[in-house]
Amino acid sequence: MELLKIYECLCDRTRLRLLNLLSHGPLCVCHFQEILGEPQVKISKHLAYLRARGLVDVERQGSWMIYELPFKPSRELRANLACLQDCAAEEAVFRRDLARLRKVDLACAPVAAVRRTGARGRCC
Amino acid sequence: MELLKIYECLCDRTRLRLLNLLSHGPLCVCHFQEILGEPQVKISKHLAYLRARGLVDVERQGSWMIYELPFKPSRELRANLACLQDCAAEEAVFRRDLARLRKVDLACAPVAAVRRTGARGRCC
DNA sequence: GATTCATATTCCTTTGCAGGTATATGTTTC
DNA sequence: GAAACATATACCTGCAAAGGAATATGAATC
Repeated sequence: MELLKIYECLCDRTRLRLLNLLSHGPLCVCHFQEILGEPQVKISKHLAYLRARGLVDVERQGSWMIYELPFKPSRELRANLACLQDCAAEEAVFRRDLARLRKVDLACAPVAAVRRTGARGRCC
Repeated sequence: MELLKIYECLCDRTRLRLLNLLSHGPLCVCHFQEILGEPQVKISKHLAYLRARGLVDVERQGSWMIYELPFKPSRELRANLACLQDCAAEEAVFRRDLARLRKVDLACAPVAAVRRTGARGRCC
């Protein structure tokens, strides 16, 4: 994966927040909405942007779309995501997002479980 | 330093090349021109961009402007520059630039020496 | 099968560069 | 101090991409 493409994905605040969250596991769109507090279109378009460039994968689960980091990320991507995670720990926005992530994970069935069991219901 | 600002600086190929070179020591503008083979305006404007955001420092030495990485980079900047250097080693453009850098360093008096001794003359 | 839910896509407007040309500024040299 | 050199700035054009509103798609539910 070309290095420049990675940085192009990282140079937007919303996308940084999305990737920061995804570093902790797969998530569906409504979770992102809930956590970021941003309109659905915005989230959806940035996820499409990331997807088009191979930074995230998607899998449909019923009517939910579950996004996650690639299973086998390239060396460059891995290095940069590690770097991001390291640096994000120092900035309030990202820490707040992670705090909200924990709450959501308690409220909703974690995506991983949904996948395994196929359990559904309303999301957020 | 805000993480997003760093990535905004990294999301352009020319700036990546400049920073890659600067990771190996200070350089003046004409060296960048020589190595990148890009017009002076382009180089100069990208250096100004980086400077305005604190990614590089400048020092005038006679009629030359010597650019270098900040003496005390922030934690985030340090991490990302390390990551860049690591990843850049895998991509041809960056390796070619470094090869040319070595030649320029032999041909011109290295910038560091110029600074110490004040030795001058024509540059490139 | 109509409705609701979850998400994506289209269309539009605005904005931030990127790149080029021309010109300005500051420095050295003769 | 005029000319040559090194670099920066102003101005213009084009384009990608961000954000919002409206709409489309596709799945689940009743």
